[in-house]
Amino acid sequence: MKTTYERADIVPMLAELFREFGYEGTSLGRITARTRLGKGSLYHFFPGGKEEMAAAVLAHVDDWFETQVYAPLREDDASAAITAMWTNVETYFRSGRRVCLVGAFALETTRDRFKPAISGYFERWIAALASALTRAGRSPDVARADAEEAVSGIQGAIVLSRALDDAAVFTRTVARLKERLGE
Amino acid sequence: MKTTYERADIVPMLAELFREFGYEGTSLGRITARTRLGKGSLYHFFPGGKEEMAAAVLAHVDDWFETQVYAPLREDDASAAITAMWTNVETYFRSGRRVCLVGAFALETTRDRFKPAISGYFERWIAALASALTRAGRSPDVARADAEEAVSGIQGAIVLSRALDDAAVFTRTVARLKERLGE
DNA sequence: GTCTATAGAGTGATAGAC
DNA sequence: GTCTATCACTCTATAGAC
Repeated sequence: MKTTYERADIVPMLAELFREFGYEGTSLGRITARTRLGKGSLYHFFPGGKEEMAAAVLAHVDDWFETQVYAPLREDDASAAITAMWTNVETYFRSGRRVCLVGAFALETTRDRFKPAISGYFERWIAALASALTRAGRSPDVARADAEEAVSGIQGAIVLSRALDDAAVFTRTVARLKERLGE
Repeated sequence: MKTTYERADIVPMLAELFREFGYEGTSLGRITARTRLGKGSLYHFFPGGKEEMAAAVLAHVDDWFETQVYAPLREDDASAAITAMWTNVETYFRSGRRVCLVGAFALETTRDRFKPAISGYFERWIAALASALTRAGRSPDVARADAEEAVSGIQGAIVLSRALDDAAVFTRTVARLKERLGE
């Protein structure tokens, strides 16, 4: 069994916490309870405290999407990358049962604190998807509009399926968006 | 100048606070500062404390949508009511600069506390819009799917326009949704 | 006197920083 | 673990309308 940790081991646990409770709702008490790490260890890894933890989590999420979604959309075969994106979205957000951390932060006051990370995540998603759609034959303008619609639609599907506590809403909405992009 | 207040005077101020800071982020300290009311007054009007304040705010929001949006959608001329809905949505959410309180609560942990109010708000919105779309000539199934898409799309537009800090994203998305419903 | 609205000191618990 | 600040909340006291 592992006895020492590094930042990389802690960040995924922090990510799940911030997703569940938001920035304000994630207390150090909850963090120590979930990670079973003392406050000393936490401040050793994140001298900037809670804000640095959230920043690390945002960077971690961004990195995952960058490698798993954005880079393929920009570089790989367009239609294969788009198909892979929809598969990733369905599993990553667990059919809407898992909140989008970046979207949730965007609705909180903490948006202002993390503005570049939040806007960058969505801007690069839209740009990467628009790139794939352009390569698939759309005009740049149409590609950009369709990409924005898809990314926006995913966020709406998460909110609504959580509000209605119904994963089918997410799956149905994503299927509709996917079909519209793939026509 | 008015020196005494009643619940109805306070609820709109509370609504703006919960919208800005979420449930967890809205502290009594912030409430007393913003409302300029002592804790005594607050607990006089809301003996159940913060939870009762949030419940009152949700009821107030629900009431506004019920009279301004849902009832017309169910009872008035279908296409006029749909047009009015889009106008209301654009102004109420201030082109995406104002968060949807119910959507924000749906993403927080507090969703579980207010589940009936949150799901009811969206369920009745979708049902009312589906009713208008059915009267406008769609089949019930198509009307329901289109209504769900519109309501979900509005939530996504709010998240994305806040994330990108760009009201144009909201206006553009809503225009697209509107066009799709009105075809 | 009674009722309603007010203020705010004071409670234990817990927050985040270190 | 220790620190101070702040949390949600309780309680006592009081002002003014009737």
